Amino acid sequence: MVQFQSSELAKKAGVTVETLRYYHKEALLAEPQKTAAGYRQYTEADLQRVLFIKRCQGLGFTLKEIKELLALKDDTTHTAGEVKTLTQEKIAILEEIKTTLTSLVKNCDGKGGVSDCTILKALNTNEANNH
Amino acid sequence: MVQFQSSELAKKAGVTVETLRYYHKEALLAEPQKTAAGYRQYTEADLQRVLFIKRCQGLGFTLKEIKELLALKDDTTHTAGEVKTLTQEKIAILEEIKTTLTSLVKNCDGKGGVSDCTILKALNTNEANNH
DNA sequence: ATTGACCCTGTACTTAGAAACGGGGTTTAT
DNA sequence: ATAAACCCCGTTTCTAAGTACAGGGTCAAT
Repeated sequence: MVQFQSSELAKKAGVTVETLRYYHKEALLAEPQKTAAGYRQYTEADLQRVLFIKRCQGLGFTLKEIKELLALKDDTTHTAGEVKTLTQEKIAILEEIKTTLTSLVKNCDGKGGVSDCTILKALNTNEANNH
Repeated sequence: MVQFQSSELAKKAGVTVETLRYYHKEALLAEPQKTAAGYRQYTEADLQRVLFIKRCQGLGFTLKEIKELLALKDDTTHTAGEVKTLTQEKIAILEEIKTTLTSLVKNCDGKGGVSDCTILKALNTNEANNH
């Protein structure tokens, strides 16, 4: 089995060694086997897990949410439906915000000074409160 | 002119007095006039400004971005186009993430255990990396 | 056998956005 | 004239997600 030490895994995953330690502390990543000297020996599975975390982060999930996703993933008694639901909840939030911003932009021709800006005008009243 | 003291403005704006102090410190909100005893005397304009900040926050802008928006708003030499651009940039980010999540959800029937979950499978490969 | 590049642990510091605390002044009502 | 309920300021604490030490062990090469 291929094994890497901390800095190697960190480099492959695009994080720092400190971040790995942080993930261990937060129980997002289990401590791997250690050598007699106490050096961590990471496996390909660890690398995949860190990459998974990073991908989810890139999609706007917080570490807390990622921990939930990982918990579902790790416990095979859970279902694909639960994962889908979590993801859909995330989408719904994004959707709502995007819709509001888009409608603000649509009504704005971008012409004139800031005092003509319909986006700012809308944000000044409570028209932006439909969420 | 109608004036309120801290706790009154805070209540109307749905924030705490501590938050107002924080906004002063961060220069999002100018210090208002003070009474001889040093009590802050807020005006309707201050209330509107805090509400503006809160609305923007609700739409996913960070305080730093809101500071930019307020700076545009406060300086009439700026244009409506600049505000529109900032808003569109924000939308573009949301859009990208939403598209990725949506495509993950679309390919998932939500059936079966987590090992059948196509969302998790996609997050495990780099298919979620098109952003 | 020593130097340089790693590794370990534990603790402290950082940014964002507040919330809370400590110690003290003020205003209002009784 | 005193108690409740405000206000002030400065400092500390909190969560999130790390980053940066400090102080020390290890491994590989020279």
